[in-house]
Amino acid sequence: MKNHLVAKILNDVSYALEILDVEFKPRAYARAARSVENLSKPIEDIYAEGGKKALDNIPGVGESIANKIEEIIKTRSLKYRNKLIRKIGFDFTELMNIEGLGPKMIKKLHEELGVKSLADLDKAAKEGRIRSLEGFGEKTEKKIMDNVEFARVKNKRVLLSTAFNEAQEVKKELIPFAEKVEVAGSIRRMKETIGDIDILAVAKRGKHEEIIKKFARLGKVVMEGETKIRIRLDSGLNCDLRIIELDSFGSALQYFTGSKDHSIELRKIAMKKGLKLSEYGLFKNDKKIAGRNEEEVYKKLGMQCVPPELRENIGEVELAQKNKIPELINYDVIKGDLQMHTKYSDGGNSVEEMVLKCKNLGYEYVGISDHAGNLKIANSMGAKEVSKQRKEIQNLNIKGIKVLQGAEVNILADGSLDVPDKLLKEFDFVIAAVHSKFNMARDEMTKRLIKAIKNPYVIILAHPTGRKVLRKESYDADWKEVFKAAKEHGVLLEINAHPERLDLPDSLINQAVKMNCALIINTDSHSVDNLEYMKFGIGQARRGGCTRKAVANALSFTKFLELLKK
DNA sequence: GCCGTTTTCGGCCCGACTGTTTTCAGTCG
Ligand SMILES: Nc1nc2c(ncn2[C@H]2C[C@H](O)[C@@H](COP(=O)(O)OP(=O)(O)OP(=O)(O)O)O2)c(=O)[nH]1
Ligand SMILES: [Mg+2]
Ligand SMILES: [Mg+2]
Ligand SMILES: [Zn+2]
Repeated sequence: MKNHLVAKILNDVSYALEILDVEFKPRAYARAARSVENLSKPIEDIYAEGGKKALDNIPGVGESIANKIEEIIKTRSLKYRNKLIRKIGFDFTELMNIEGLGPKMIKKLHEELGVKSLADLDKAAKEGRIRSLEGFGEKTEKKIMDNVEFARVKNKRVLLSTAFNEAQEVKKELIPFAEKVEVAGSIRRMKETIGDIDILAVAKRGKHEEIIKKFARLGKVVMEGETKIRIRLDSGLNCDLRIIELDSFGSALQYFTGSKDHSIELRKIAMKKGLKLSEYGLFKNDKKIAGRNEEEVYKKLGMQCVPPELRENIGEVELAQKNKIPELINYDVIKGDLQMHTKYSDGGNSVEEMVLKCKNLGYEYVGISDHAGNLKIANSMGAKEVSKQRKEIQNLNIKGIKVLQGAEVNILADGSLDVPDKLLKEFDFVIAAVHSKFNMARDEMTKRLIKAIKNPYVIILAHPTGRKVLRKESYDADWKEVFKAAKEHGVLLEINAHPERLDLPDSLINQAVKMNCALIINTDSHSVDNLEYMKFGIGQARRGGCTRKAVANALSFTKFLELLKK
């Protein structure tokens, strides 16, 4: 996937143009770079399928940038970028990563001190030469030294679950001092990876200073002002706290939830209506006309309130203006979890423990789906264990929840399953998934998946793309064809809710939703704790525009059983 | 360079924090 490379190069261009004091173009390139970075579909696929016109459809990408993206896809580099770097006289791109060091400072450091690299910068700072520059001082010099060190060990983005759970911890600490406190930013949008934690709070009367003090003790203070404070947590994750008054809470939540480009879009709409939108509220001639809650802000802008998971400025604003935002699946409508592993294969808990936890989560039914077949790494079950597990399930004495016995079966390279039909027919449902031989030509992989879909025992195609968040890219396949086959043969496409998978990813969920495919959200749990991952899967479903009726495990048990008959 | 229910030309989000500024530019959210 070349998205990151394309975004990086466009961002280099933006920075270069800013160093060269060009107006507005830097913004255009930065905007396009963000758009590309946020695509979850590989940009080379978009280009292969729709050519330059498809690139032009990416928000913030026009004719000129589309041409440049084409060049990057074909050659992995961009002549225009290199030309700009030659014009500036040195490759500044490694200096871009230093926090607090922007294009203007980089330019000045180069012109006055000949700084061309991180090493030069470090040396200049240590020799005390930076403080002598006009506009720079001792503190700037110290900050540069600190951040050069930090840039080397720079914390990257983390999994949604990691940040989500840490954010809950921080939130809990703040509750005693807060009238209101809400996790915002990319976590509220349920993005699959997170850069930092953003928290918005209204302090209880007279507790403004206390809440800031409390927050400061939760980590190392990086920056502190009247209304904003940032700490670095022990985990290395940054956490921003913004304090606001109650009557601005809604507009502030809108601002702090973002995304940046979604907010800019809203602010432009406000401008066109002769209004002004900021975190403090929506204003008409300095008079506040909305701000206490988000719904009000969107309403006064003449649109539906957009669910946080859709706020990426990829068309949702227009939908909201036309009153066409879909009724997204809610977080509380899931009635069963159909992929989980127990000690029978590679899970850590017993069947009983898993079922009990599912009952506590309020589910009506649950499917145990240990690995079956020859897959050695996952300690797969053979026929004997399958029958033993079946009896154990039958003898479970847990009231109020129905338990199905399923199996997760490996799809072999030729698309056949790793378990003979004789055994497959013993299960209440069969999950098929690829766990080996990922490197396959697109056509072959498509055929392989479709053959598995056509197997009459298969009910669910699990983690369909095989990607691992931050670790492994999806294998290549013609997803449109795969989805078409799934629909035709009554196979449910899984939204794997495990935070390391989130597979299908949001953009493919959207594609499946548009094709009217049936989906199912499963946690793929390997322990009772993992069963809590369901919310992350629902979050991705919502990001993909998924409604309740498209999701099989939002159905009652009777309705769900009908699906299994197919 | 992008973009269009007032525009195909003429705009481009708005505000907090920092440092060294005596009035603001740079950087970031
Ligand atoms: N209006 C406006 N809002 C911004 C801007 N930059 C950031 N924000 C808002 C929207 C963001 O969601 C929110 C938090 O900023 P972050 O840098 O933490 O971004 P976000 O959480 O979206 O993504 P992340 O996963 O942290 O990289 O602040 C900006 O330039 N203008
Ligand atoms: Mg953030
Ligand atoms: Mg932030
Ligand atoms: Zn699996």
